[in-house]
Amino acid sequence: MSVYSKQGTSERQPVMTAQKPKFGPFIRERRTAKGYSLRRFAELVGISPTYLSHVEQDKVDSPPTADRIQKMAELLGESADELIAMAGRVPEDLPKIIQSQPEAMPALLRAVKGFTPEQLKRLQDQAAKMRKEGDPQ
Amino acid sequence: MSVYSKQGTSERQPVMTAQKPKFGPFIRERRTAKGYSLRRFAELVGISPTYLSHVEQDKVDSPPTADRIQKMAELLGESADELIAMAGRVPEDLPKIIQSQPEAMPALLRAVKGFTPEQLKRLQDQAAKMRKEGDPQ
DNA sequence: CGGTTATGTCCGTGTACAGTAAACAGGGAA
DNA sequence: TTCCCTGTTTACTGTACACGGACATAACCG
Repeated sequence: MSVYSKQGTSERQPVMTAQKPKFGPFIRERRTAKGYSLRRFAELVGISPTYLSHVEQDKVDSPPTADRIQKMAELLGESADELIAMAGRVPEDLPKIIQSQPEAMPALLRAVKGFTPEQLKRLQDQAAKMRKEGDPQ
Repeated sequence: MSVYSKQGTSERQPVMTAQKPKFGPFIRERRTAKGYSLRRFAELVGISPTYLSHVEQDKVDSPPTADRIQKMAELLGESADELIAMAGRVPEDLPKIIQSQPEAMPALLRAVKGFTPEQLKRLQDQAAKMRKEGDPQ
């Protein structure tokens, strides 16, 4: 580690082989349940069999990128957002949405930190209503 | 490019040297305005002078990570979220917030896509109110 | 004038991440 | 046995995000 790191680089996040309990084993379970062979599934997802094998064994430093996980989710009939979160990643469309309002979007997210799904749903409904009624001012 | 990429990897995002107009030049302008030398500023930020030089010239493939930009913002008296967005990144605390509710958070963000700062502010106020009043169910 | 110090820059190197390729071992079917 | 399909291991690749040393230039000081 370099001398430059003494400043602010402290919390690099733990570098676990897998972040929560198990993304890899879950994929393997769903894949086999669907009757896909490793090679076949890898081909459909657009990754190499080797890499898929590593991923399913949690032998990789970090899971695949969001777009690959998206593809997996579609093939397995699972929620893409769920799988992506399980892998410790963020859905690809969200960064653009956040960056479109660099101050207000982060502020909103911090304001809803810790909220329950029900609370979030109510806000989402509010948002839908605001959109439908046109921008009042 | 490998045979495996023919599937879904199409939109890899444009790979521009800098994403929008110019993050590097902006940093340089603010730094010199504050009277910091390149070496001094790099030291305070916790990066190498070399790297800072590259960054300010947009000579890097992609800008520094969010934590370094955060430090720069503090030293320059700029909004960290603003600078981070300008660099095409996402504030470090947001992924955790999103992943805490893998379905509801993305849904909320998509529901507010395209909203004005004013609209977002109203939702943020709603959120604050909900938090203060305790969870009504 | 010559030496020191401060400025920014160029070129090469290193490590982590996100994968690929080739070769391999084991189980069934013909 | 041979063939083929299963999954696995080892080694390699390219890009991102940095660091280090050497360098050119200009200013300052004696």
